[in-house]
Amino acid sequence: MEMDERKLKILQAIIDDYILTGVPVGSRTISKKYDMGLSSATIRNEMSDLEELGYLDQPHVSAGRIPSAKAYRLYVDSLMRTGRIQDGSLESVSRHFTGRVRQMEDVIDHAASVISTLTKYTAVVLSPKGKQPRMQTVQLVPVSRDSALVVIVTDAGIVRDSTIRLPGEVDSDTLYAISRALTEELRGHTLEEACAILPEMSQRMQENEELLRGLYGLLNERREAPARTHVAIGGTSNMLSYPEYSDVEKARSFLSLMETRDKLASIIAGNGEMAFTVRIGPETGVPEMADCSIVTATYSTRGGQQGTIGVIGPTRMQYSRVLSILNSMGHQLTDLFNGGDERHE
Amino acid sequence: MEMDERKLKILQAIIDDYILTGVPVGSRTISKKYDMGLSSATIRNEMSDLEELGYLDQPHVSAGRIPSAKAYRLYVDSLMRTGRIQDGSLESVSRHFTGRVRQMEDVIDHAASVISTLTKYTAVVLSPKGKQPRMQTVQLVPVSRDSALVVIVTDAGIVRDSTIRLPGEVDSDTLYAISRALTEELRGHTLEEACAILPEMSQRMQENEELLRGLYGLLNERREAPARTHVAIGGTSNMLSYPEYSDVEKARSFLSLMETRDKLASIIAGNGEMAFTVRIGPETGVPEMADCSIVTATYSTRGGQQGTIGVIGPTRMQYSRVLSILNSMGHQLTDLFNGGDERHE
DNA sequence: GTTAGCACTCAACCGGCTCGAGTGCTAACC
DNA sequence: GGTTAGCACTCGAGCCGGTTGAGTGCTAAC
Repeated sequence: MEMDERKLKILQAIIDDYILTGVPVGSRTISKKYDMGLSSATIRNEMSDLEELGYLDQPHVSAGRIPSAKAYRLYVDSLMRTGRIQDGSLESVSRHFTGRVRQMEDVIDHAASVISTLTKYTAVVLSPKGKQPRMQTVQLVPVSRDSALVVIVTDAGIVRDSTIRLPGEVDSDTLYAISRALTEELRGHTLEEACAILPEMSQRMQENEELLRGLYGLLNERREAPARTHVAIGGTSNMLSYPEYSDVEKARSFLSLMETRDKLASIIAGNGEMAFTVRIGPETGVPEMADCSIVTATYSTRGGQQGTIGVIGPTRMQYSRVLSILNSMGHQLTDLFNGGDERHE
Repeated sequence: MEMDERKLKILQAIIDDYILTGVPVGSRTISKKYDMGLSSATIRNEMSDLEELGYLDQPHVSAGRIPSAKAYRLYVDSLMRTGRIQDGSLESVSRHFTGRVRQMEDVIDHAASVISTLTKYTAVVLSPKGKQPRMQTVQLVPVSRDSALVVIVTDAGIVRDSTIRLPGEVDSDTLYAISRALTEELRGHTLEEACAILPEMSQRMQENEELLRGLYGLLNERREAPARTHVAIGGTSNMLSYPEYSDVEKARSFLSLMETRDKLASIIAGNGEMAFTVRIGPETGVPEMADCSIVTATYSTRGGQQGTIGVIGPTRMQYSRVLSILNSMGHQLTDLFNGGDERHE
């Protein structure tokens, strides 16, 4: 037995209906609601075939059928009608930030919130990550009598700053002089390389040796703890509206997964190759998400870094809608992060 | 009829038991578990009195009694035995950050996570907020050919930065010169005052007028959008473990409240006067939290700013435990933010 | 004032019942 | 041969009624 045109059509109807209602769908529903000019009996025969082929599951004998992960896979890969989403709220993301000081975190948080509102699922947005950024400017700014802020601007436009203790009092002009020297030496180098250059430099500049050693310590620490990706989450409560999560224990384990951002980030991040990924149920590789699907898209920033946008929902997700929303949001974020000359940390 | 010693003792036992189990407690339980040398019948009479006094509620005739908000209030105000908490995990907060670069957000996030783990409730930590910070240093750092990062260090040790566009190419030395002038003029002034000074300054410094105008725009924007308080949340999923939230709809509305950080922040913040506050059920003033209690404590930073730590749990919360945990955490955060010379944004 | 005893209440649980949606199979139909 | 009508069968959901047990309130005795 193999798939034919009609089986596909029926399968599609079943999936559409199940995505809409979340209730196992029966033969009569299909034959009536989606007029295919076939009686329920015929549909039944076809459904039985589809089950044998592994596209449908039956919770119990006297209930309707529900699509299997295999069915969703087929649906996403070939059956799905993808339409363009027309929704003003999406465009508003860029408008929301135009002409404002944009802190990367704010943008990401807002994006997650918008996506979750639009999709009614849970949205996760990861801050960009990618190839080692190269330093462009290093500057020391006096903070208090004996400490200074180290500001590092990289080619990706990303700014990292933190404070170091000064070995005694150092005046602002001296700090500036050191900054110039540092910028000259380190420009174009990665953090990695800078850690190699600094010790040699501190030998040369005897009088500031201690300060440079402090700086070295700082960079070294940074190198080991790679730029923590910011994880924005929106709409976790949305999941509780779906009957799939009417079981409190299930909901709890889902939520608690959402709280461990590191783990969540690694799940969402996946492989950075694909523009879009759709992982259905078991494909997620996460036991807690056995009946969730994860759809991701990417966006990119000036420095060639890539960020990820993800939507987590029940397997009976409105894939086409989610995909087009993610697509649109991906473009918007990319535009936003490439367009302005504002700082994006 | 009025309260006497014995009634108090019984009430305390009831509250203790209900906090522990979450199940309405009956007269027999009290007479057996907490040996008071009284029979269940006597307890019953007393309980009936306590109900009349408004300290106990009865879900239905044949169930036990549960403490009313009034009872919890009495409990918190006078009955509660507060003990010191001995838990290594609490001390570990400071250890966790000692010798590390501490970004204020990281500290707060971690604190929320620790508190929620220890208490098994939901923890919310707000970043410090308080009197207008005064500027200490203003410095421009070149970012790209035509943009610069503005770094402002305030007396609270807080650093704020964002980018402005430069009117044409400006070399690093010029930027430094302007920075010195800015620092000189603006040191000791608030953002508010700076906005008044800048226009006059830009008239004086003809050649950099445009740059200063850009800076003015930035500060003005900052002034209007006051420093967004960072809101760290931990352990939202904990709430689902309590039978109070076995109703999914209730859980959903709670979670969705947790997602609107602004609203949450304003609920938690409350009045900044008190070192501790305990709001029980209706006292929270939030309909969604009619059967939650909120306990808050404060911590403070160098600049005299105050932050808030809050725990949200069911009304039958382990108040004494929560209070001592919050107390301890408050001290730790205060120490952390006053002790080091690292930057705290 | 305290307690034992007893009647009463009521949620929770259990088992049986019906209802209805849905299936699978078979026989008739085109 | 594919399609359809018909029918027996299955099984979850919902309802009903009985039982159980925790707990109360009241009263009478201590």
